[in-house]
Amino acid sequence: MKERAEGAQVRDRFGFLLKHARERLSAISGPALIPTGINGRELAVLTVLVQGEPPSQLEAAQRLGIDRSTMVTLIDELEAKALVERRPDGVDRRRNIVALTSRGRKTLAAATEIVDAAEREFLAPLSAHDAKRFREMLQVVTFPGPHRARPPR
Amino acid sequence: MKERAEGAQVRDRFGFLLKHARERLSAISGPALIPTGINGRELAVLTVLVQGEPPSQLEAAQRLGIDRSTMVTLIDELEAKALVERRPDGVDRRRNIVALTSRGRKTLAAATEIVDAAEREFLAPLSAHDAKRFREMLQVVTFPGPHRARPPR
DNA sequence: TATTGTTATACTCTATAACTATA
DNA sequence: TATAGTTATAGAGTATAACAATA
Repeated sequence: MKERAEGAQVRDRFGFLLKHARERLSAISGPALIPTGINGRELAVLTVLVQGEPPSQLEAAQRLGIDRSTMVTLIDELEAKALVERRPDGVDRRRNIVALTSRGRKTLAAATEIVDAAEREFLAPLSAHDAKRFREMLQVVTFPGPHRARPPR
Repeated sequence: MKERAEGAQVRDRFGFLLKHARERLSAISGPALIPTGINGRELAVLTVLVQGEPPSQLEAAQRLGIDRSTMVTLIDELEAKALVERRPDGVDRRRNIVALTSRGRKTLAAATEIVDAAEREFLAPLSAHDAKRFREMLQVVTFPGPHRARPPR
């Protein structure tokens, strides 16, 4: 008889699973994004720039959950690729409003399609129903809050 | 009427969700692990060292999906804390077998309990049944393929 | 005084390439 | 020749602290 009950296996750990899940997703989407000239991080920035009102750099950073100093470099890169523009806010001159150029909008559209397809491939081992459940559950454990789940009335 | 159909929101992206899920988990487990003197990465190493046969550094690295050069530093740290020992393999003198010290076993046991509790807190927004399904789905998307969902008899 | 963008800096995690000692 | 461990190095990705301009 082989030894048994060795305690937690590393493959059961969420820390391990989340790390490798991210690696698998980026192994799929990374190469697929190359023709667009942007990576997944830059796509995330473009994505938040068109959600609601065009944000300042600080607001964009907050939407992504990163520091404002990190956003500086990201915007620098995207501006160097002519995908976004910094426009001084007319009302508060400390702020830069960041907006997509027309080239930025085209790149966003193309990259969005590619990442949608990459996510479908990532989720391929699950049925359509399970994939939907999985996304919902991942959202709720990532951002638990009074929103969804069950509000303690 | 407000603008509609703006395309993918960043909060729906798996890349974004997986990143922040990992951040939430480590915000819970990181501080909780401090009293043990190790972090989650080191716990993962201790965990693979007691799975099956005591591995060489290379085997341990393969079990974790990291490079053997990265494992060197990890083992250095754990050895400096007297939690593991390098023992030259009697048969193949190129290899180091890495084994836990008794202090390493105690630390592993304590840290495992702490991380189990952290995972329960991480999963608290889900019912017990959903938490189980979530883990299974995360495993299958992370390591798809001809997988044994149950150990072969 | 407080906030925004910026810069300088540093830290974590990781990989690649080259070296050494064995095989 | 090939492999295991090691070392040196580099590259993402990120944050913190301090500064200038502006509020």
